[in-house]
Order: sequence, then structure tokens, then C-alpha cells
Amino acid sequence: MIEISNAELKVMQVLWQRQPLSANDVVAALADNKDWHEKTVKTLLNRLVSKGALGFDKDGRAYLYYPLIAEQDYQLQQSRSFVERLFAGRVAPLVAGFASQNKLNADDVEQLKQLIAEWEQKHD
Amino acid sequence: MIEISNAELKVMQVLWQRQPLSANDVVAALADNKDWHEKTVKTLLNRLVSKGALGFDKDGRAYLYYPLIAEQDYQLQQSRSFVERLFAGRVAPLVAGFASQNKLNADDVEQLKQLIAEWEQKHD
DNA sequence: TTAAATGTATTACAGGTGTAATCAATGGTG
DNA sequence: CACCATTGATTACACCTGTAATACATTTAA
Repeated sequence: MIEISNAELKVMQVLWQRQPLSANDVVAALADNKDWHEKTVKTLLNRLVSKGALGFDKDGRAYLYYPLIAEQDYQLQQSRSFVERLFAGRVAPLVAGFASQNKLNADDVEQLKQLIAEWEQKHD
Repeated sequence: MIEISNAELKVMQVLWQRQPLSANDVVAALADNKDWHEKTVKTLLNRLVSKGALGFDKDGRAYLYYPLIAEQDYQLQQSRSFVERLFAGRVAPLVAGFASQNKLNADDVEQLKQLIAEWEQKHD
């Protein structure tokens, strides 16, 4: 399993949105969000390539980077391991925590109801 | 915010279950679960004390350790930062991922329905 | 054609982490 | 009382991470 650090994740998220991008494009995309030096971003790109999370094609002497793993896959894998670690694999207690802190809004509730409806349909 | 590493978390979880415990009790409690050397567990206990996550009372020359932070607080703080990082703060997409992988069981769904009912009552 | 600029690759370096081993103090045993 | 066993404290060490700086190669501008 490829491990992506916090800082690296920011880079991946840029490339999950638009792809492929040159290093400079990524630097530009991160500029308003994170206050990183250009060199820092390039280090992160390099590490992500080493880890197999990014690939690239050459465009002259510049590289055009693109993700090798899908955001959904990554989210799912991370969610599962997080919920496993903290909640013994059960997702409901996590949601309960959000509810207890009033971190659920109408949209969330609507989506959850929808998910439940689908689940119930499948499990008649 | 106190940062607890993965390995440290295993130790905290033992002490969230039973408290206070001596170092040896913690070692014993972890024995079936993790294959750690006794010295490793003691290092983790030490680091957790340094971080302010554990306190202890002296019992002769041994220590009796106990958590200084509540499991619920930790779970909540971690859940919020996780969901923030990966899902822009929205919990529903995380649940959707579980649903899509058939990782929801009847209990989960029951609990979620309960949470939704409570939410709707409060937001009439 | 040579120097400047630019892009990637390599190196840096402190702090955290996993995983212990060694040190030092002290209480129990012969 | 002398020594050993046990307990916490200190040290070890390699790898990861955040955050760059420096080196190297190559394109381009003068």
C-alpha cells in the first residue's frame, strides 16, 4: 500500500483535480492554499513519483505529472484504515461524533438518508 | 493538540479500557494483539507521558499509568481532522464509500437511522 | 559560443516513529 | 550487608516527513 504523507496529499489533490500538470502548474495551483517554496513542491513531486503515486510524461525538458492512483481508491483505503484503527471498523460511531458536535448539516442528512434507502433496497 | 502515533495509540487503547495499569499490565494486555518487546512498550509509555497523554501514580517503584485525554475527545478530534483532510469536512461521502463497498451492516444502518431521527427532531 | 536561466536530481537537516538495547537506581534475597 | 533482579530513564538507529538548498544538465538569449 502506497503511503502518502499530509504534505504529499496536497499535491495529489491538485493533480486529482486537473491532470496532467507541469511542476510549475502544481506550484501555481498550491500558491494560494499553501505557503510552500517552489523547491518544496518539487521535492514532494519527486517523492510521489518514487512512491509510485505519480507518473509523468516528458514535455521537452519539463515533466507533466499525473496520478497513478485514483482519489476514490485512496479515500476508501484511508477511510477503512482510519475507521478500523479508531472505531474497530464501525462507521456509525464516527458519524455519531459528528452529530454530537452539530457537524451534520441538512445536506449530510439528506445524503445519509439516501444511502440508507439504497442499502435497505438492496437488503430488502 | 497532542499527537499520538499509531503505535502509541495501541497503548492508549489498552488504558482507555482499564485504568490505571502498571507497565507490565500494559505489556500483558498487548501481548496477544501486538508482537512488541517489553522495552518497546515502555518506550511508548514514556513518550506518551512526555506528550502529556498519560499520567501516572507511583506504586512502590513501579508506575500506574492512566490516560489524561478521553478516548471520545481523541476520536472526535481525529475524525474531524481526517474528514477535513480527505473529504473537505463532509462526512456523508465517507459513509458513501463504506456503503459502496458493502461495509455497512444492519447495526450500522440502524444506528445511522437513529442519529438521523435525533437530528431531525432537533431541527424540526 | 558562452553565459544565464530553468528544470530535474541529489543532498541537507531537524524532528517524529518504530523498535529496541543499555544505563542507572532501588528494593528484595541470601 | 552484598548482589541480583526489576523498573523507569536514557540512548540508539534507521526510515519518514516537512521544508528547503545545492548540484547538474540543458535550453535559450546575448
